[in-house]
Amino acid sequence: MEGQNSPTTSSLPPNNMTPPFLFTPSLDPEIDWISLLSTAQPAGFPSAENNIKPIMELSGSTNGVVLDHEKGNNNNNKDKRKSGGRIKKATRPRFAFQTRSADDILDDGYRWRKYGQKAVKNSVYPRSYYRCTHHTCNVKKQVQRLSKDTSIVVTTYEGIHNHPCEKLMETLTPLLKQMQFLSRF
DNA sequence: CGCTTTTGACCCGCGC
DNA sequence: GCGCGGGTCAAAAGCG
Repeated sequence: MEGQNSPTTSSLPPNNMTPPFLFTPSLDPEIDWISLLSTAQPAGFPSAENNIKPIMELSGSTNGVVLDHEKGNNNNNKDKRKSGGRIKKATRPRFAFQTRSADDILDDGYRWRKYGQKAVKNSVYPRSYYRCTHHTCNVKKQVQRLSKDTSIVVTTYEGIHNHPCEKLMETLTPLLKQMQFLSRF
């Protein structure tokens, strides 16, 4: 699937992505664009909608700590596979939340490439592993459907996007321009 | 034709 | 040390 399958279910509203720290239980038609467009923000944002709710903050870290020792960095290992450069105790920000959707993948505006799928214990559904396709961005996420409640999908984001969301920018640019224009009066 | 998904193998941490 | 469970790699297949 290239990118994102838009949720075909009519019950699913468009994801208005709000960083977890801005999460408000009530609906907020006013989106914090500044936070949204900032390049340093958590990878995943729970929507303020009912059917997307954060379940836990798995771990946090002082941002700015770039931890990319997994790709081409330590190739000097005698390891034959790159997985030797596994992240040890890297404290990357992780955030998990549940979505009630028929689709496993929700369109969060970023492009993801699937790189693995594993059957997990205590669940009849496999867990899928995705990675952000942006070159300099190694944000990952895993998606798993609950075997208990098959209508719920647990999405775990790991890392911070170091680039703006193209899709978002595409959508927002004309809006922002118009806002700028209007604010002059 | 380039990018994504699939899928089995590989790797590693952890508990016993 | 061994086995299990989970995370990742990478070749091949799939798709627009």
